[in-house]
Formats: sequence, structure tokens, C-alpha cells
Amino acid sequence: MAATIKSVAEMAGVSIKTVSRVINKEGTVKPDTLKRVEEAITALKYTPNKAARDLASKGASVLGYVYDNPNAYYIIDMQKGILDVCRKNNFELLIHPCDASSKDIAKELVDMVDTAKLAGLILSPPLSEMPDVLGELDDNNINYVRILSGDGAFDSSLPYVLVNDFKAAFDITQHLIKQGHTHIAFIAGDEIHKSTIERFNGYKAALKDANIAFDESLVIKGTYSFETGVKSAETILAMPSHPSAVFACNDEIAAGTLFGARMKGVDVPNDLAIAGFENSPFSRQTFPPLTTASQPTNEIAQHAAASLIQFLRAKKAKLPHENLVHTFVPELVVRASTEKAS
Amino acid sequence: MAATIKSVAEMAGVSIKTVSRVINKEGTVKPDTLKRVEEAITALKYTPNKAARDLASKGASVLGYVYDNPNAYYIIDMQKGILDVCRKNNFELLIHPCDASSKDIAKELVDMVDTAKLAGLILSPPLSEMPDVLGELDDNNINYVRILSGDGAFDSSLPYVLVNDFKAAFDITQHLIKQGHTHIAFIAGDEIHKSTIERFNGYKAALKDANIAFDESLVIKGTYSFETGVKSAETILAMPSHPSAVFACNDEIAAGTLFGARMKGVDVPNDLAIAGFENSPFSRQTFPPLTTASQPTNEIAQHAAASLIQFLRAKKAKLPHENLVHTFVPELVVRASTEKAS
DNA sequence: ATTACAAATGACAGCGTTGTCATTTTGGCT
DNA sequence: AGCCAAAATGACAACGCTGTCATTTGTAAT
Repeated sequence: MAATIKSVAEMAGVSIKTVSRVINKEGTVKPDTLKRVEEAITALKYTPNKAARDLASKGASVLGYVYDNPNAYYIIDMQKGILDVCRKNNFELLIHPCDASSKDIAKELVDMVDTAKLAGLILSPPLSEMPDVLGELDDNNINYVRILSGDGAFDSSLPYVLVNDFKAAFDITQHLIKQGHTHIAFIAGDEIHKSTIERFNGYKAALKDANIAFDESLVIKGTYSFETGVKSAETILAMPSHPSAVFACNDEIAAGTLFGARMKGVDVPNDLAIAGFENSPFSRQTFPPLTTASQPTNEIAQHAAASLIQFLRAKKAKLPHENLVHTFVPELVVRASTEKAS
Repeated sequence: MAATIKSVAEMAGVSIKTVSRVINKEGTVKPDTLKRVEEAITALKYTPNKAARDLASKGASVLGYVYDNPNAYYIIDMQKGILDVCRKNNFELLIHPCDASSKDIAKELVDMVDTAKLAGLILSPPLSEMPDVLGELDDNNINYVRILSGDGAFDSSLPYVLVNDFKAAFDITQHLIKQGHTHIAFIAGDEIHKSTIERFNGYKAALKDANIAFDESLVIKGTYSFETGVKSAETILAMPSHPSAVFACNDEIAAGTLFGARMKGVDVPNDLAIAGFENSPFSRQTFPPLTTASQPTNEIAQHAAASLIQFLRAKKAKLPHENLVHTFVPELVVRASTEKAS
């Protein structure tokens, strides 16, 4: 029923190999024949059979996007960015939400790559920051690109994308300090995420930079969740002479903190300033809207996917390839939750 | 390098066809040989080559999930549900976010099915409710399952999943009425979504049921967005003797309304009760939390995917199949945004 | 035992491409 | 015109599996 390379070849009066050359843009076809073939392709509405292609060329062009992240907005943005690049490069995408805390996660990924014959993986935090998972992937010769939190290049034959949480956290803290706060609480997210550490370090660095003594008692451990924020608000407000500002490790925590403060009748930002991180859509929709840091998720995703594809191509062609690295610095977004009405 | 069906056959001392029978669970293999083959498979870590399989059996086992929906939580839930079923049935999933308002959307989908040799599509609203898109799919003999808003079965040879927004909206409105409200505004979402219409009808039915005259001036048109909520709040609060309650077509609008009310210093729920729809995670995280209706998105997704797969199998085997229909009724979730402190 | 028939297994031809290598065509030089 | 290398094209085997049909093996009834 559907057109095949053979029917196109017959119609154009050439061999199937020539048609193959045309669809693969090998560039060794005379303009004249090229045109005939292209016309035949259009006329027959021919699209190459992917299965046959994959079989003949050994190995499919499918990437896997692996994630364990509760932030739906982040995931959706990542998916869109990756898909864009995949479509442009004739790759397909397999998504794989999973449980990073599962004991067999590494094996699960290896199996998946194996079964689906994946060309490579794209890893989001926290998976991209788990040494044992990465080690297992390395052992099995699996290609992957990582998106992770960090502020400097490191040695790796595989591509990766860095997000400089340190710098952004520094900026946010500095912003709070400029608003006159000296007593700033920090609410941490899951420690399995390197971003938590980086943001914490940025926070400390900004304090130091402003000659404000770091006070351990102002640091609250938690997870990247609304509930953490709610509980932390209670804790913070119960402190004798409580902090006048809070830097929450992400918007969800910040929203929870805001909620908790509200419950206690506390005025934000006048009695308590609150800053988040990530620029989730809802950070704009809380009341008051949250000061936060914005990372270009879609762009990050595109860079990650593009690097991986470039890497795979270089590898296939046995070309040497440069170390593919990109760094992004989330940008400070100031909103009402940290700015006193003037 | 990797094991093939041939190497397994050799090791087990059988023909490749027998191995094929084993991996396809055809069930016509003697227990004895079965065991030998399975051992060989394990020993060699053999996994069938998907491309070869697809090629030989004409047509891959890949479903496409097509959506144009700004609600990230909904999409993530849907994906997870679909993915679960796909994995269980050895199907793969291709996700396809798209723009339903694009003129060529129907063509885009047909092309996609064609190119990726998809076995079928899963359609979310609003795509599942657009006659011209469906018509084009029908014309091209594309198999699909729809998830749509409605309250009764209809004739269709293809499976579909119904969500009874009418009933749920009725329940929400009734809840507001029971709280003593008689002056209830309705904020509509995009009209391209049938859910908007259904929810509107449910709202009207509940009013009628309580002998409250329907007042056209209390209906505000909008889109499923936070901004619509914010603007509507202004409109509503500017009304002479403004409504005491609002039924917003979804949580995002409701959150916006809440935000807008807050801006004006209005007390929710005492001066204005607000109800949403969808039970988005953030409906629990606004202050006060929103009354809403909860739909089991994950389950809906699973049913949709399962019906489609069942349909495809029946079709392939040329078996007659019953009309595969499931109906879900979202459940009322009462929270502080509509309950006056007692 | 023999026959008859069902169950289990195998041989082999595709499926629609790409890769390899052989062949033909082309165009620039003498 | 004649020659040669380079460019263009083609023939054909693989890729790893499934479908079809033929063959062998097992089983129950005579």
C-alpha cells in the first residue's frame, strides 16, 4: 500500500540505491536525477520506513530522556526543548520518568537502553549527579549528556550542561541584603540534588561578601516541597526575634513558606521577605508574587540534546570531538515578595 | 556483538523460528524446549531487535500522545498513566505537544503517524473535540482513542473515554448553593474546550435545580488562565452588590480570581467564595486552599491507552470488538476557599 | 502394531532499507 | 579521437526478525 523505496525508484527510473542517496542527502547525485527522484517522492508521498532504516544501518536514532523530578513545569519545558532538537535532527525521543531512589535504578536504565536500542540518554538532576548511576552507565558504554548544577568545567569525555546555581543564589541573597536584611534564613531542598548544596554555598558566599556572620541556626533542612515551606515558616516564626527574610531553595518551598506565614497572619514582605528559586509559573501567581531566579529551561534542554547528538555523530564518524560544555546562569527576578511597599 | 535470535537458537539447539515463538509467547512450544531457549536467552542477555521485529511484522508498536494543554500537571500525569500501560504491553510512546490552533494541525498529525508508523493516537482535549481534526484522521484510517468531556455514550467504532464535567460542575455549584450563596458568578475557560460548555451547563442545571434564576450578567468569558481569573475578579468586584461566590472553570482561573480578590483586600471566603476545577497541585497551595473537583487523570490515561491497545489487537486479529467506553466523574473536593470559618 | 490427526518444530522467503563494491558515464586532457 | 580519473549509478548481500507452509514428532483410537 504505502510507497517504498522501490516504487520510487521505478517511477524515477533509477535504482533503489540512488533513491537512498537522495533521501540521505549524500550529495553524489546529478541535479537532473535528483529532481526526478524528488518528484517521484512527492508524487508517491513516500516516507522512508524507519524500521528498515534502523535495521540496515544498525542502531536507531532514539534518545531517552530520563528524569525523576516532581516539578511538572520543568519537565514539560525540558521535553519541549529536547523534542525540538530531535525533530530537527530526525531523532526520536523516549521519555522515562523513574524513581531515582530505587535501588535498581542504574540497572533499569541500562536495560532500557538495551531493549530500546537507544543511541543515548539525557539526564536531569538528581540522576545526573549520582555517581553510581553514572558509573554503571559508563561501564556499559552508554552515551549520555548530563544537566547538572555546578560552576566550572570538569574533565569528561561526554558532553554536559552546567547550571550555575551558586552564582544565582549569591545574587538572590545579595538582593535580600541590599533590601536591608541581615537576618536571613535558608531553607534547603533535598540534599541529593547538588543544586541544594550550590545554592547553600551561594547564600553563604553572599553573606560573607557582605560581612554578615553565617548563623547555622538559620538553616533549615527539608525537601523541595510545599510542605517543607509550610513547616519551615512555623519554625522560623517561632524563633526569638525571627529572621526578616527567607531564601527558600525553590519556589515550591517559598510558596509553602508564604502559605505558612499567611496562616500566622504575617505580612509578606513587610514582616517577612521571601525569595524562591526556579521561576515556576506559580511563583508569579502567589500573593504577593515571589522573587526568584529564572533559568532558561527550554534552552538548556536544547543545548543538552544538541550536544548529545553532535557527540553521537562525531563518535559514529570516529572523529575527535571537542568537549561539549555549556553553562547557564539563572537570572534574578525581583517581585513583590521581597520588596517593601515604598 | 549483541546476541541475535540466531545465536540464541544455536545455543539452545533449535531453529530461530522456535526462539521467535518463545519470545512472542505463542505457546506452542514444549516445556522442555521452552526452558532451553529461555536459558539461552538469559545466558546471552538477548533482547529482540525492535527494528527487525517491526520490519518483519509490518508496523511498529508505538503509540502517539498528542496534546495541546497548558496544564503541566495534567500532561505529566497523563504521560505517566499512558507509559505504564505501554510498558506492560510492549508498546512505545511518542509524545507530541502541538498547537491545536494551527491551521495545519490535522495534516501535521497525519504526517506524524505516517512518518513514525504509529499504531494509534491518544488525543486529549481540545484536539479530541475538534471535528475537522478527527475527520481528517478518519479519512486517513488512523486509529485513535479520545479523552473528552461528555456525559453519555455515543456511536463510534473507536474507543473513547468520557469525563463527566457536567455532573461535577453541578456538584460544585450545588455545594456553593448549600453554603447559602444565590449570587454565583461563572468564569468560563476557552470555548474550544468542550469542558467549558459542560461545566457551564452543570452550573446552570444546579441553579435551576435550586430554583435560582440564571443571570447572564454573572457569566464571564475567558481562557483557562491565571490572567482571566485576575481580570474577572476585578469585573466581579466592580459589580453593584457583587456576587458572593465564584465558580471558576478551572483552578488556574480560580487562583487568579483569588489573587485579584486579594489585591482588592477582599476576604476569601467570607466576602467572596471561590471554587475551581481540576484539583491541580497548586489548588491545595493557595491561601486559602481551593475547593475544586478532582479527576483521576492517571487512571483516565491508563484506560485510554488500554482501550486503544485492545482495539488495535482486536483489529489486527480481525475480531469484532465491543465499543470500548469508560466514564469518569470528577469528585468534589471541599477546601477553605468556600467554607466560612464557623 | 497401524493409522489418523494434532502438536511441535523447522526451512525459507520476505520486510524496506543501507553498505560494499562493481560498473557505467562524464568530462578534461593530450 | 583516445585515454584516464573522477563522478554517478547500479547489483546485490546483509540487517534480525516474522509469516507461511512443509515436515517431523507425539498421541490416542483402532
